[in-house]
Amino acid sequence: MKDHDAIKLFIGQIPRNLDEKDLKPLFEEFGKIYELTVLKDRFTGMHKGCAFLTYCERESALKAQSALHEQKTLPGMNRPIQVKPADSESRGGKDRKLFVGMLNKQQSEDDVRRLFEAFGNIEECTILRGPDGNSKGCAFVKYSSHAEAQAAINALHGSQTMPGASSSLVVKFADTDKERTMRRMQQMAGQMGMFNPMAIPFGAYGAYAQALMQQQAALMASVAQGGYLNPMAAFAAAQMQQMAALNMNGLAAAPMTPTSGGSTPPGITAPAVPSIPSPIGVNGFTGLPPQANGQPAAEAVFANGIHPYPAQSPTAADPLQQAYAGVQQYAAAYPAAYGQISQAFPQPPPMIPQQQREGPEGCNLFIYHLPQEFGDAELMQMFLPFGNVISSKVFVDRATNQSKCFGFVSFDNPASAQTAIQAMNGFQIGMKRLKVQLKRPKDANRPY
DNA sequence: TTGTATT
Repeated sequence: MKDHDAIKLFIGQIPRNLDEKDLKPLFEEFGKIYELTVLKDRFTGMHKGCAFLTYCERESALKAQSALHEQKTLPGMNRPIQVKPADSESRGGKDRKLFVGMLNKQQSEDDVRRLFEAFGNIEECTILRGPDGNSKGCAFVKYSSHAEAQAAINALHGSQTMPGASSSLVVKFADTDKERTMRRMQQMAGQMGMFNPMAIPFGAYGAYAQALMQQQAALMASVAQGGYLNPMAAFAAAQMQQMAALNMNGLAAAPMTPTSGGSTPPGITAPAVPSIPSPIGVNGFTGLPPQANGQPAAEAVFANGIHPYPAQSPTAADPLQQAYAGVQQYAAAYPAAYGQISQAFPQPPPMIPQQQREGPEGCNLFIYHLPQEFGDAELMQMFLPFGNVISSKVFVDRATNQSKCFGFVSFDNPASAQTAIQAMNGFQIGMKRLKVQLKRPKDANRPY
């Protein structure tokens, strides 16, 4: 039915309103199709905008790729169609590609080949080198078959210690890109101590976390001044701001410069308590439980049934103490923001897998000049105070996994989007100012 | 510098 060496193609940039039967004619002209599958979300069945295509003949795939890849743009798309071997094809080598570690940095490709050639046919052998051309002491070796690779592992792993290496030779199957990404994410999560505020100032991402706190604080205070936040949250905001202003030495850092495009920057010196407390929180939650007049949010910790630390007076003279109190309030504010204040114990917010991409017209924001470290989660975090974020997406370079420093946030209503623009457009982070605007609407004059 | 998505 199909060639033994047929190639499965990945098709990208497909309009979401096209299904298999719409696509078939387009691809059939290059040969008989063996299988064509539009990718759909496993739970929602939503069209993912891409597909897999296998022709009966290998030659057809090659023809389709050269004729179509990047060659034409399907209606409604901004970028040209993608037609290339699926990851599964190129990764087919995964089970025969080895990572070799703990080599001597003097060893060349030829040296490594000599070491590995006894176990099979080597298709590829590469020493990993730094920018200066020096060996990193490791290599990739790809055999023709899995069995050969396995034989090499059995014979060589741990078998000897190269001069100058700190431990014995490492020979293992190479990670896939996915495994590498996962590992990196896990490392990051570990370093940041996810949702552990005390870890923030000391982690590798301290500077970023601090910027995030500054934003949150400024936002909350700014919104509170508009009367949309309850006094408790406003107070927490002021605390957070004080805390964010502390650098790691506990010294007061330079004043931050929150700006909200065009409108008055929130000048926050004292707790910004709105004159008319509103029962409506920014996320539509009704805020913390009723509190006695302006008691610090540390009370919320008690309301949550947990009070791991003695309550700190927010007026404590020691700035570190204030920071500490601020942290508690920060921590306390979060369950509230997720509407879980009534729970006896705090629970992680139920993270519903993101599937929704776009909101209605006028609800989608384009954000540029994001910090390099921002991912989807941080982007969402940043815009959560303005409403229901139904989706956040930071664009990432697929080859390097680096953020492209822009992304999208979608709200479920246009008012939230406008509020977010007002507050966040021009917001300074480090040397950059965010650009926050409505996403350019998809080509209005769609052909039909 | 405008939704990149890999069964």
